[in-house]
Amino acid sequence: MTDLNAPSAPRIPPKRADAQRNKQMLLDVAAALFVTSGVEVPVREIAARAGVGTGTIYRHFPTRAELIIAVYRHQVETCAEAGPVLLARYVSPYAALGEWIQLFVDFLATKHGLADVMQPGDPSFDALHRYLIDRLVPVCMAFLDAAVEADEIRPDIQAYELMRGVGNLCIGAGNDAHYDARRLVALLIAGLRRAQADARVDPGDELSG
Amino acid sequence: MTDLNAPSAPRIPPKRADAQRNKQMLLDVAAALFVTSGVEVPVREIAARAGVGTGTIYRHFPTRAELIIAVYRHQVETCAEAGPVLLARYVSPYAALGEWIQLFVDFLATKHGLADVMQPGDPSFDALHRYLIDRLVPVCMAFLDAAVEADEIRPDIQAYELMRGVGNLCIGAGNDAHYDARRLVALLIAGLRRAQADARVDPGDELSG
DNA sequence: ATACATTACGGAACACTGTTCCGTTTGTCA
DNA sequence: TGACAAACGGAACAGTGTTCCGTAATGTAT
Repeated sequence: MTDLNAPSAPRIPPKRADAQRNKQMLLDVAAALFVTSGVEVPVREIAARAGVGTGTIYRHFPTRAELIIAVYRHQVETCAEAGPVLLARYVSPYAALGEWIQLFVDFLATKHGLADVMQPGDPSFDALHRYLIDRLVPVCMAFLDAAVEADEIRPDIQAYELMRGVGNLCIGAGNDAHYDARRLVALLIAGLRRAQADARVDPGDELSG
Repeated sequence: MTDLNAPSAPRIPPKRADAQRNKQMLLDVAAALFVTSGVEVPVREIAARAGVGTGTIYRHFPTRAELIIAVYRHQVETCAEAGPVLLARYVSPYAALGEWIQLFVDFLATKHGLADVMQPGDPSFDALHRYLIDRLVPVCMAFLDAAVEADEIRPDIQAYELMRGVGNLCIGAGNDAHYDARRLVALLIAGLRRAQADARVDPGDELSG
């Protein structure tokens, strides 16, 4: 035990004291501002509240997305780790999936604007999108596989697609008293059930007259 | 019949010829650019391609949202008018709703970035959000009321909420080959069905051990 | 046809983003 | 204490949407 740092990470320089202090300060200030002003709060404002220059923020977090990841990493990990636990606890994988998705929605919907930037396309936020997808899609896939195996849900839905859909439904939650992301996500999950008629029906069977 | 213009609108000045020409040119250029570059294409680029200055574009369309509305108004009207027709044609209001929602999704998902901007909150795009909501929510409500009346769907979903949910699911469609907005919307609509178990189940009934 | 008032135009300028760059300051270690 | 690498601050850059105003085009009255 000669190395008190990470056992295997190639972290050569232990960093300067002021740098560590500033990084932690930025994380704390960003977390607070994300709550009050959303994740789209200007970088300048985070820097100002932390009492540092804009250069400092970009030295520690090369892009806004990486700051967001750092702030929420712990909660995302918690959510991901809850997956196997829930799956083991329930008889019904479908019920377990519903429970887990609720955890995810509770996380996303309370982070103003986080869902908005969780989409691919914007190169600046690709790191954030990839992190969330890479971490959570495998967890979701375990639920889906088990539920399909148990013949509880239709087999034609991909974990990635479902996570993107749930993420999209969380966009704007909190800005709009008449929009309840949780209820819509519950609807989406309900639509997964097997033996559920498709929304689109052949008009030949249904037309009147 | 002394007035060849709009019969009741208070349109006092018939406008100058160059102004009319520029307005039409801007609509055409914007429609083309929205297809190739999405509705988030810079205002400067629309102006440049139309051969006008940025001032001109803002004189005709005080905000980007109003230009977008003008470009798509005809398609939105068509979609809205299709509602009552479909509702009358089908025996099942639920089947009619599914058909109509598909029309809406086909419209939204093929307009790069339009769904992204259909949310409330951004004051610059509030006009666009309100236009779509005001025009389409009443149509949707007719479907829902009829389907509830026919006991086909659960009664606890609002037309506004459903439209927002469908709109959200269309965000990013087209940027991502692995994301199919139509399939997810179909899932959401399937979740509307009555007698459908809620996604969330009381753990007391389901826990193993 | 010409003069002229009005309407509309063009693009520079403003305010606000995220991000980069570099001269200056600070912490660490000999 | 001195030297030097590490880290800092904030000006500067690039790209948005939007506003402003001097200039040009247009329609009309003469």
